[in-house]
Amino acid sequence: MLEYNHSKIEKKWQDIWEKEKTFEVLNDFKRKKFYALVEFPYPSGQGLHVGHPRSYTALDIVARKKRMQGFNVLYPMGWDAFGLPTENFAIKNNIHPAIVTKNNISNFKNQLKALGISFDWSREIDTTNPKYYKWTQWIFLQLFKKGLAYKSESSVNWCTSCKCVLANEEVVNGKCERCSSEVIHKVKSQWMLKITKYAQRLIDDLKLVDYPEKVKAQQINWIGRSVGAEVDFETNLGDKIKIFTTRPDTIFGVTYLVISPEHPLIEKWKRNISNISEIKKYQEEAQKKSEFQRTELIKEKTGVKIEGIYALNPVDGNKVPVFVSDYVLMSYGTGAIMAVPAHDKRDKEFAEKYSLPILKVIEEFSGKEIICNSEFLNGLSPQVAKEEIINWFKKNKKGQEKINYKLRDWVFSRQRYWGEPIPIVHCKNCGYVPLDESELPLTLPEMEKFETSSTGESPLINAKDWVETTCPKCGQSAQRETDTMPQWAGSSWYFLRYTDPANEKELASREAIDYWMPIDWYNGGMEHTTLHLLYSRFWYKFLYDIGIVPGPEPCIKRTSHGLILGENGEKMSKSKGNVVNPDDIVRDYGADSLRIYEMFIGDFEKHTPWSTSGMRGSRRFLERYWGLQNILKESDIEPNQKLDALFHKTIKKVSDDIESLKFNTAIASLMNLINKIYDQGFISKEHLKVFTLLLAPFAPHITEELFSKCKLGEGLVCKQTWPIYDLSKCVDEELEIVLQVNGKLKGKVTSFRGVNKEEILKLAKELEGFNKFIQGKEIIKVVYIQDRLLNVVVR
RNA sequence: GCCGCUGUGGCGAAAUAGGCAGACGCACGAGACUUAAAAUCUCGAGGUAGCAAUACCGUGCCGGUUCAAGUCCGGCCAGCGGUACCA
Repeated sequence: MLEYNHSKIEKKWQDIWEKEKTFEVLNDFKRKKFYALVEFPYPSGQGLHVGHPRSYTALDIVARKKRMQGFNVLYPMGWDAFGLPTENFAIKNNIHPAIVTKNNISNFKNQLKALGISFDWSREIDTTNPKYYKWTQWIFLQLFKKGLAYKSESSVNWCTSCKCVLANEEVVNGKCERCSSEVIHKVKSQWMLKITKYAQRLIDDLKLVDYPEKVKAQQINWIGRSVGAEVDFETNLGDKIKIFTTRPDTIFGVTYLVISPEHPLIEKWKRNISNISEIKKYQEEAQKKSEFQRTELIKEKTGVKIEGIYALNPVDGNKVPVFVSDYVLMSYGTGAIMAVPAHDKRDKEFAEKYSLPILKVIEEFSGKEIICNSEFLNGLSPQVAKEEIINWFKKNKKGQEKINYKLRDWVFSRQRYWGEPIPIVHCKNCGYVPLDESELPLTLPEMEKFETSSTGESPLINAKDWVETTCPKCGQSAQRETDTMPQWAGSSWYFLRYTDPANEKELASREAIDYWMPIDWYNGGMEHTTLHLLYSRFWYKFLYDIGIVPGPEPCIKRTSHGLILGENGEKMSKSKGNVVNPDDIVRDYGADSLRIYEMFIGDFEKHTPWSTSGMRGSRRFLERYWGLQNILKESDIEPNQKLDALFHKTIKKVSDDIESLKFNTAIASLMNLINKIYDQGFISKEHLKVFTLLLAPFAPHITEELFSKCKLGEGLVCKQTWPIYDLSKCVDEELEIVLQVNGKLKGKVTSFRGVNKEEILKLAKELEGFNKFIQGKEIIKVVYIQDRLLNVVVR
């Protein structure tokens, strides 16, 4: 027998699959379909990380198994190639980003091919290809036409290192999600997408999909729905202060109001405020605080009382003072709150610092909370009081019920070169004018320098010939929008393009979309939960609303793989020197061993450290599989009933486990089976075929080789039919029954299926080792679980 | 603070639906083969006590339900992740 030469074998079969177009999908819309998807990578200069194959192999196993089960499987791959690292590399090395992208893609693609993942490369997409981003721009135009894309000047997050704005979702702990640099606030005019219009639906429709609880919870948390009321407080100047509260039932406990430093009423009132200079000073200080300072520092409450202004509590007419404080944010609710220091931690802190009265309006009464000091609400539970007071507001026209969301509109422009141009023209007469769809794609201008200016302008502003254009509406001279789209744009709809990647008339044909969508199984990282996953759900709902896609959700089932950490248990990073390069592993152990290892390493969804000796163990398993050809019995032999039953059990186990993400136990059951085969000392051709088919999705190359070498069947393994188990053969006739006394294990007895309680009890009593525990004792109860366990309860 | 997840050998982890805790693998130990080593094969192994049969203890902690609890219920603790002056 030849030695197991993984390099030779793997190259051989990869070439055959490529030559024979084994994994190319046909648009046969009559067959049952299965759409398996993994998040397409950003083709970075570093190349593939060992974490990538974990996700890709998992769904490759699913895809390969589904094909063997007769499904028409779409398992595509592409490149999310716009983005900052490429642009920064291009600037530093003075190469065009398109060239950097091309090189990186070519490297990634070779690495992926060496892993033997069954992607249909004929459907490869690249978000930086104008033929692709034409449709990203097209979707933007549809959003614009429906009023969901708009330009607005507001305070936005600004990364001081990337020199560009960030979406709310891209700020992590006050720092840039990508480069961890400081994020500050800047007032800038930006393109925004009205994701807030979809807030409720993004929550509600989570009921329709099979996502991990963790993902659903994070999205719901991020959207941050809260139910309360908006209430108007009259002031001595006649203007009303509109506040938002989730606890309108505590309104009798209000002792002051707080408005945010950016609140527009301050400007309106400036002549009537006696301490206006002090207020102005406070406003300036608040403005200077960075995102980091606002979130990271231990904050002592600060604020200034607005002198000359007071408000009236709508329920009792009491005068209440008004403060300015930066613990109230302009960007949430109405930018003003009613303070109830007795029942709110933050209000209490503030009240204590400024010696403001604290009035209790909830007391405990026999373990339950009831309202007190609140006139007509007294004695009610907070729940009921809430309803009562809202009715009162409505009747007296003082306020109403209100639902607020923490989710904010998506800041959609970036001051960078390497992104999709926004297809909008600025015209002095007509305002923001969209390009005609026939003008798409609006391609990036060729440029030599891509540096961002320190003033925060996009590099595109220097492409004078490109910027200067005419207004599509009035024909007068006008300028193009110079900001580009964020990296999240291209990935918000890419899964639709895979269904029909070469279509030049539509983003994909309706027929292809209807057939392939929604995605049956989508695996990706947890870090995209409130970014890509939320954005793409939003876009998909929009496309549903304008009749492009057939349903409200892009994917039925979402799973998330855990990270592969360094051997020392820490996250892999160059600086820690614990990075494992997949190329080295493929070279030394083979792609099949790497695939087996990464699937066997532990619970798919959990983080787990890399282990080189574990890697060797996986290789050892494949060598044992390879060695089965040494004990192959060509002629028909007596089937061992026990081993045959184990084969059927293993088929069931592997089939079920692949569906439920338990690749580790699927492999464990195959290891167990191979151990039992070696115990028997030989394997029949039929059994070797079944074993090969079961192992094939996990280790596709070695199984093809053995299949052809041992002539186990015609054609390729990946084109065979998935083995079917016979449930009646999964059972052993002979079985072990556990014997317990008072619930403790005291022995075992071998018997036959279907034996009854009395027979087992008789057998048990004949066993000296068991009988001594019940002899001379009173038997209170005998519990018997058919074919499993006997428990004798004695006193 | 709030939300979510996770706590099981030296390590990665298994355990349908309450029914033998630790499958499978790694590392380890002993043996076989070898001049020797590596590789491979065989055997062993949760802890404590014991030569041993065996006994007792054991799934983060405390309590409960049950003939029987890693699994169910109540109360905690720890770690990880998300989120946060969000009113």
